[in-house]
Amino acid sequence: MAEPKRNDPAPLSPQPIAGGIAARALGARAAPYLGDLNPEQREAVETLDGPVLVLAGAGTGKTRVLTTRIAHILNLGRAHPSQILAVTFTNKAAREMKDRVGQMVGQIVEGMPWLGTFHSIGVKILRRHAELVGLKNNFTILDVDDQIRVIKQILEAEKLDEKRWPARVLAMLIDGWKNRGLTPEQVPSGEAASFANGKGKKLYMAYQERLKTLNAADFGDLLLENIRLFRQNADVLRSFQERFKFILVDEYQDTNVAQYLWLKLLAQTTSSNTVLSPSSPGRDTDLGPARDRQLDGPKSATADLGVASPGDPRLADLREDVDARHKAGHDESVGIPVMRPPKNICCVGDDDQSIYGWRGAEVDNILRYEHDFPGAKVIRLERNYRSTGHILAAASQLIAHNEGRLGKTLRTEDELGEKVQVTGAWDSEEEARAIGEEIEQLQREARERGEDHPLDEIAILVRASFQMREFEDRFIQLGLPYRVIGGPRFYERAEIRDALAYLRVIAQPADDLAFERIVNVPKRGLGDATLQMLHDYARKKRIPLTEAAAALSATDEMKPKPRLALRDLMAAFERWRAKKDSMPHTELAEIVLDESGYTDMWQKDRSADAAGRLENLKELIRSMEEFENLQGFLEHISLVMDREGAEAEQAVNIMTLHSAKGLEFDCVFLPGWEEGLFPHQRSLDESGRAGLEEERRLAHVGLTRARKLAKIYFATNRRIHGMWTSTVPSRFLDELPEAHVEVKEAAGGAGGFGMSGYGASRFDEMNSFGSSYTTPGWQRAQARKGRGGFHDNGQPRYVPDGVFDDAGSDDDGDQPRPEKTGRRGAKREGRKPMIIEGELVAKSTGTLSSFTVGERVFHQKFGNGNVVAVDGNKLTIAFDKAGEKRVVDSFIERL
DNA sequence: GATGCAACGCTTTTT
DNA sequence: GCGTTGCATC
Repeated sequence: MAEPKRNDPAPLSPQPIAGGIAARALGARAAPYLGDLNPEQREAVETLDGPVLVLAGAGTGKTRVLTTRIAHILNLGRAHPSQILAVTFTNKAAREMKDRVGQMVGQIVEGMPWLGTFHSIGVKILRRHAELVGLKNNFTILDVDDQIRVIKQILEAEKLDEKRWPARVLAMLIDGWKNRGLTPEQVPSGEAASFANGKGKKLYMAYQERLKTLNAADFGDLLLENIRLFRQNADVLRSFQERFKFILVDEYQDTNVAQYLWLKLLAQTTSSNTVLSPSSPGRDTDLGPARDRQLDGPKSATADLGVASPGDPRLADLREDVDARHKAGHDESVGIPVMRPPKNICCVGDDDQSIYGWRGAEVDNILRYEHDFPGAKVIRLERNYRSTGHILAAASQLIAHNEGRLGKTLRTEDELGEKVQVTGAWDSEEEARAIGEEIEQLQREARERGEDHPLDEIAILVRASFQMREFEDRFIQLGLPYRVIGGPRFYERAEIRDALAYLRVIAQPADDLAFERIVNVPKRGLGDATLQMLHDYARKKRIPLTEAAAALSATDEMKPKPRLALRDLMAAFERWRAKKDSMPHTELAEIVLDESGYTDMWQKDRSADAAGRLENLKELIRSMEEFENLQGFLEHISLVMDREGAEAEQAVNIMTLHSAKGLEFDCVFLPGWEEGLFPHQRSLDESGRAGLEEERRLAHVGLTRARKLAKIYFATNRRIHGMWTSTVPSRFLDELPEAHVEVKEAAGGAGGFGMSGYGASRFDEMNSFGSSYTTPGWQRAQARKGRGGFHDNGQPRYVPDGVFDDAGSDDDGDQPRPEKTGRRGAKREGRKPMIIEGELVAKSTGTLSSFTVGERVFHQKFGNGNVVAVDGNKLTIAFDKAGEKRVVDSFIERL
């Protein structure tokens, strides 16, 4: 595999090491790098043998431990660079690690071929042994678009109604299974039954077969096929186990089950003769039904059949499979009993920063580490070097509300600094305006000190990307430079994918998906009819589409027009392919884009973004220069493609909380702390308490990004799905410790504090203490809130009255925009009994409603009606006057 | 095969 | 309220 040549900066202080790192004898001079570490960090670096879990809280020097540990291993000569497996999740993290290790030990990192993302290492291993899992070593890696396209074809072949059984739903299911390390045979039947009347499993199987004929793997396969490879080929597994003397894992809390299994397999200790002989591939348990793991007893022997509980996808039998073999390896060894010490695996992570449960990450992996890797040493890093006291205290106490955590107490020796500020705004626009003003204020203050405020040190962290727009608008008005981080990724852009598809077809004529993508881009008059014909022909003859195209365009089976178009296209591809090896690949790319009419297409396009797209294409070609050939470039691209050229100019950073993980800023703004948005309603609905806890971790991540200033905002009104909706301050606000929080506009601050439970949020009551809030918006917000019109039941829901947005509310919500000055009488209604947190969560997790269809019911706002349909706890009701609406059952009374 | 209109849905995102 | 997507029409 062509290892992409990245422009890794040269080590800062290149110290040539004579004879390589290994030459440094064991117990070489006391390493200077150890001196910079605190005792816990040092322990984490120096505990080289056996399994280690480093619980590294936010800002405690996690990356430093990881990189120093690698340097230490190399320095002691305990392993060659090529014997260290170091995995990260993102390419960025991998690159950073490479750079930092490089700085510590010199160019030697060039020789660390196994430092990379789970996926890039997975590909590397898979390419070496592709034939063992039914692929050729030049297999293509499918992106999400390709994946959906393949699944659509499968569904079509099965004659399933795409309307009822959408391809993306199946894609999500399959992804989920792959995340959990499940091959088609291993999918619990109960679970697969939920799609297409029980065809789920069969479709998954068909999909996998199709991938094999396409010589392709999707992202999930990169790991899953590795696991299969290891399970079925003991010799291969053993060779890797022996190769990797040390395993290091970054962000362990984000690993999914597949990644866990992969690590566990590699971290098994091998003895010279294990039970894993090639003749007996460990199929013994592969077909077993999934078993629920009991909460405390992971190995409940009872073979309760059926569905693995969704909350706990780690399947006991898979685990036992591994464990059993591990044990067998010892038991069955002949001669001298081989009792090797456990593998040197070191996982670093923070359970309090696990925010990717929704894409398959298993917090459980980190919570159960000591069980999974017996004898593991757990080291806690609790000294925070990032945030000042108040911020850290606020973040710590917030996260303390979570139950499912290992528990850490972050400490700082830093000063208390500024309290965390909480500010209420009337609506999201005012929120943006207030933040804009604060930033300008920071700039002014800096100027008074005779400095420029580094805007790079300011970040606005939002829960959902739609929140960004408001800030962008505002900052454009103010002329405040900003950058949005994590927008649509470069490689996801249509023009980039199209261009890549051309190159893929050149490099690999059998790449049907790429061919399909561009066969009629730009328009060549080759539409669905032609494509269908090609498909039929290709399937009949079992050949790739390009071959089918070549064959068909030479006969007169096709109408003359498409025939000629197709013939031209095929000829062009032949021409390009012929040039492939005789000219630089960048030049070839230019020719291809030119001759295919692709650049032309965008040049003729007069839409606003056409120019940007052409620019992107140029950027693409520029980025190809880093690679030696087309092959190497495509390999890289299928795994990465970072957006290049982050501008050097100072600018405020706008991003989601998710993409802020791992970053830090002097000053962090956290807008949108409202029930429904943060914590996000959908998270609560879909994952209940676990969802709430993940949201809380997200809040914790947000706060701990700040070094010196953390400012939280909430708006009383927000536009959701185009409708103005009144909102309730986030329960997380109430969970913040008073002593470390300052309610910015409140006079004297503390007057109203002390109420707990967000039923009577202290933030609701703020205006009843004769406050002297300065912001008009704050006053308006409070007045408005008390009015009770928008949200008279006080339920912590997004939309009033439990109505789902599609039903439309007869509230003032349909005003184009809440009138800012014209408020109406502020008669404060006492809040109705509150739903406590636990109940809310329980209520929204789809418990079946006790109401039945046809029942006569009453709703506070809509009056009497009949239940038309029941969907979990959501009822569709035909109201006598108000018409049909969808409502949560807790708002309904029996008559 | 291109164009226009209705229907849907709408958190977070890496590889 | 907006953008995408699928289907029907010309």
